[in-house]
Amino acid sequence: MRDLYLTNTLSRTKQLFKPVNEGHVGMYVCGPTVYGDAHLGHARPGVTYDVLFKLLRHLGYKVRYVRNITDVGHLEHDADEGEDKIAKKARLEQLEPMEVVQNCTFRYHEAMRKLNVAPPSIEPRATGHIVEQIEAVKKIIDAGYAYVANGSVYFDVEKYNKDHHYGILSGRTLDATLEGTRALDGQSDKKAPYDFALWKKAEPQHIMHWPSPWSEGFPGWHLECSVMGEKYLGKEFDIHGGGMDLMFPHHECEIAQNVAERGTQGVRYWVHNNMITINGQKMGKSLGNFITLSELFTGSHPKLERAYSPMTVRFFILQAHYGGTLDFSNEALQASEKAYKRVMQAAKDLYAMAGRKEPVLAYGEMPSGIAPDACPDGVSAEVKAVFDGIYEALCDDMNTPVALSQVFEAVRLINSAKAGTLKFSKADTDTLVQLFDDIVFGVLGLVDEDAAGSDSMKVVDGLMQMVLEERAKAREQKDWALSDHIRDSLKALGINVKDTKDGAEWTLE
RNA sequence: GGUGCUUUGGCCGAGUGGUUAGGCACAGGUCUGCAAAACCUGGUACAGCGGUUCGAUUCCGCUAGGCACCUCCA
Repeated sequence: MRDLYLTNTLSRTKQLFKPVNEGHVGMYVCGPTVYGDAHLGHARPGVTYDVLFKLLRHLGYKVRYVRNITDVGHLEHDADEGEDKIAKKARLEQLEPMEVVQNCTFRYHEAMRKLNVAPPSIEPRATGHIVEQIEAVKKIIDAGYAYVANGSVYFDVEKYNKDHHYGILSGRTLDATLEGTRALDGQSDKKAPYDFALWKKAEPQHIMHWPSPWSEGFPGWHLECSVMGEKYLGKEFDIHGGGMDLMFPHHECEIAQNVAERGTQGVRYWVHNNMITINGQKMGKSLGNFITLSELFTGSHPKLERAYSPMTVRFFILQAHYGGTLDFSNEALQASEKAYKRVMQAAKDLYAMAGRKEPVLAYGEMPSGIAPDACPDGVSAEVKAVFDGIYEALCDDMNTPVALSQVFEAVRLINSAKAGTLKFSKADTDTLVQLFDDIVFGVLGLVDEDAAGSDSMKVVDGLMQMVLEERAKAREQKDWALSDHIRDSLKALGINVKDTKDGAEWTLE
């Protein structure tokens, strides 16, 4: 099995990945809080951890991937005065909170599906784990790291910090945390401003609440991830992912809860994806500068010059390393779109050379190939360089941009072979096909949006054959007027015709 | 204010102590009825100022700009 290196936020360095249980990986990723439409920002972790999930499987691990849905406990502002995001949305729209949750979850899934982000193994919801959360709170109280105040339960950060290091993940000290914490408004039940809620007593007007030993109330936001991670992946699991903005306080609190409740930090490797920016600024719901995924796919947003397809968006995300910010612009998206189409065209040509059809994977279906430890024998130096380069890049902290640069090298080779300036051996073709199967369509999760898989596309395909045959006849008779008329008419419909030495080809714009 | 990150050619975006990232855009050439595509060729980018070094875009320091987290956010 190939070695995989990941940047662990705990150490801020790239580390060799070694799972707790050989051959198995447990991965937990913070999913969305379902109170609004999924936006471009959500696509980043979606795609990033989808690639990690697929890469781990391709390397030969059996992976259990848990990505939660937060449907309660996530407050606006801070824990004392804020309103639950979902409850607020429900109040504003006069809906049952679960209607908001259902609707937003459905739309989130739809967006992820379009991006070919595979569903996780388990997608637990906070409201489905109230019992477990209450048990966890009891254990933390028993361990002496939480206190009850006026029906609510708070985590005693100062006490915890005496025995452990609160700030181990985000790299801060409690003093530094204190300095940055807002002054109390005098209303709080908390002993210290940095204490966070494990259980909150519900105000009378609060519409989401459950019985507990302390009050009729609801769980604190940070608790769900600790509890669901432990329930489905065990006391100690391999990878925890999420957005950089969740590192503090959310993930820091998770670690503290884990230590207090089960005596272990619980997570071996913390992986954080960076933010998507717009004009250099973070794209976020609270900043109101976000573009939803459905707006992106339909082009209905003032910042969008036009629509961008899901695969364009996926490609755009893959062209940057997950650890860096990625700036949105129409120009960048358009560059990604052209680059993506170029790869897909080369793929078509490659599979044609191999006498095969492109793989059309059903949604969520994984490539079955397991990464070989070495490049197959008998291939040319160029193909070997591409093969090795791609695996090296992906195993080096999921360096998708470098992997893609190698894919473009493959594209160049394929085009050269098609143009006749380069000869592929059978081993070359087979190895490239394997790379496209396993990596381009597999791990990187690209899908050919123009693939002739559907019935209607088959009809179009047949029609186009007919039209192009007629045009070929016209060209034989040097009837350029008719030939160009057909091409121009098709162009107006969004169909590009190219004349190659092997006859005409067509692509959808 | 605290902490951390960042500044790469027209744009996006990798990476490295001395050798081509890649994509998009652009220019020239080949091919083609034309077009498109493809192929070939082209641009000495690494914020500024110092330091370390035989040699720095890459290490160190300072200056300037930008960003993130410290309150909810993927």
